[in-house]
Amino acid sequence: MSTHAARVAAPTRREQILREAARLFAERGFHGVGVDEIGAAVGISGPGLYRHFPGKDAMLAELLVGISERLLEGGRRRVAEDEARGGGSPEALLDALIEGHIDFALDDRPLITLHDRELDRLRDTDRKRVRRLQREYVEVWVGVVRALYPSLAENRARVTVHAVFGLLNSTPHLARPDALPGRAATAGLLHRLARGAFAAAETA
Amino acid sequence: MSTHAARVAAPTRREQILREAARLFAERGFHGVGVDEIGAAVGISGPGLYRHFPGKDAMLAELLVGISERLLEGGRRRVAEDEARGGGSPEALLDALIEGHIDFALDDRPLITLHDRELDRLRDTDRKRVRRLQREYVEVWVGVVRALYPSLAENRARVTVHAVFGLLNSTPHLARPDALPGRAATAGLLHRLARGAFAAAETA
DNA sequence: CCCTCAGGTTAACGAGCGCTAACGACCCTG
DNA sequence: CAGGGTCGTTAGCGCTCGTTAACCTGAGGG
Repeated sequence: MSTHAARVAAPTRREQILREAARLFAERGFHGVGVDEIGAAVGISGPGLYRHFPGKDAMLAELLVGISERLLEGGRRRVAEDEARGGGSPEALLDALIEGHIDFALDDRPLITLHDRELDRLRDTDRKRVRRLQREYVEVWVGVVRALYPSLAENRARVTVHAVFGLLNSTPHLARPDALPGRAATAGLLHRLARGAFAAAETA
Repeated sequence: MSTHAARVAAPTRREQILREAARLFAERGFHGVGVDEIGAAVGISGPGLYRHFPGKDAMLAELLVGISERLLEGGRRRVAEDEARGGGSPEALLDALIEGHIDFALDDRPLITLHDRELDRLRDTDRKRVRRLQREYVEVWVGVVRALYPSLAENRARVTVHAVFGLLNSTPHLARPDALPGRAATAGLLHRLARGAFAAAETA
């Protein structure tokens, strides 16, 4: 019942648990991983996890809410930065959004995988919260895309943004991640693919 | 033990079960659906399913192997048809591949969802088989793409094909499928997006 | 008319798993 | 050097869920 919990210094154990849980959930699915496995992955075993989380669901919830918030926050930050620069370069802004999303997809593969795979394992309240965050993130993109391509209708822009997310999030699904041509090259390729898709969306 | 099983007339019950199981698995995940629910969805209840399938795993396996085989077969058929026509139009061939895949993504959403979401719930032998079919399907696309864009290196072509699959398979993940601008328009839009991505991949 | 067999039914078992209970060791502070 | 808070441990409960067992029914066929 101790209020004012989260002090300052990062509870290393919590983060360690979250990281391992994300990896395991992404590999074998939320229901396919037992709490004993998660515990074993961080050196403690079984119910010791309950000193840090109220339950298994809470770990997944924190992961999904966290990634959704970080994605949305990053998108909004880039839009704000563009506006601070005068806001006249939708091209550069779209590039910044793409780059940020690619960083996420390449550096936090497990989270990206969980993000659109295990969403409905959440309790209603958490699921709605994550969905709302995701929707707002999409709307940030839709706004930027329509600023760059004003002739693109809104619902088509939304479908396009969804499709580009699918494109950018495709690398975690790759069977052998080592078959990629290097991080920078992969990022550059994905970036060009995304821009190509957006450009093709305009030519109605 | 009755050999020469699958006669001619479709075993309606089996197909009915498979269809409902696909829908439920896609909605709530393989582990999130109980056999009682599947049975209830087809009017029988619980263990009556075991008159048609040796187990729950077998349903998923049949679904995933089936879709993988149909995708690969469709791709190979289109390549063969192109070769029969003289084989000089990689553009038209790529368009045919894209169109076939879009048909799948739009008409068999549950299967497409399962296809890259519940793969690792299969037993080793089934999973390897599905993975091999998926790999061969990718290679069909890679061959066509490289025929159209010879300057595109093989590993980059493979990443691009994967990314385009992610793009084309994005619609089932859409929260509200009714927000789509109509089937034909959606198919056309996705087609253009895919072509735009491929075109962007070439300009190394 | 019986026999078979496909296709159901309900009851129940057994394993897995999330979670709680009860307890212990360490560290810090007064 | 007590005493409490943190962070573990192991034992075990209770429930879910896939699967099996045993039984039933109705439709052909000889």
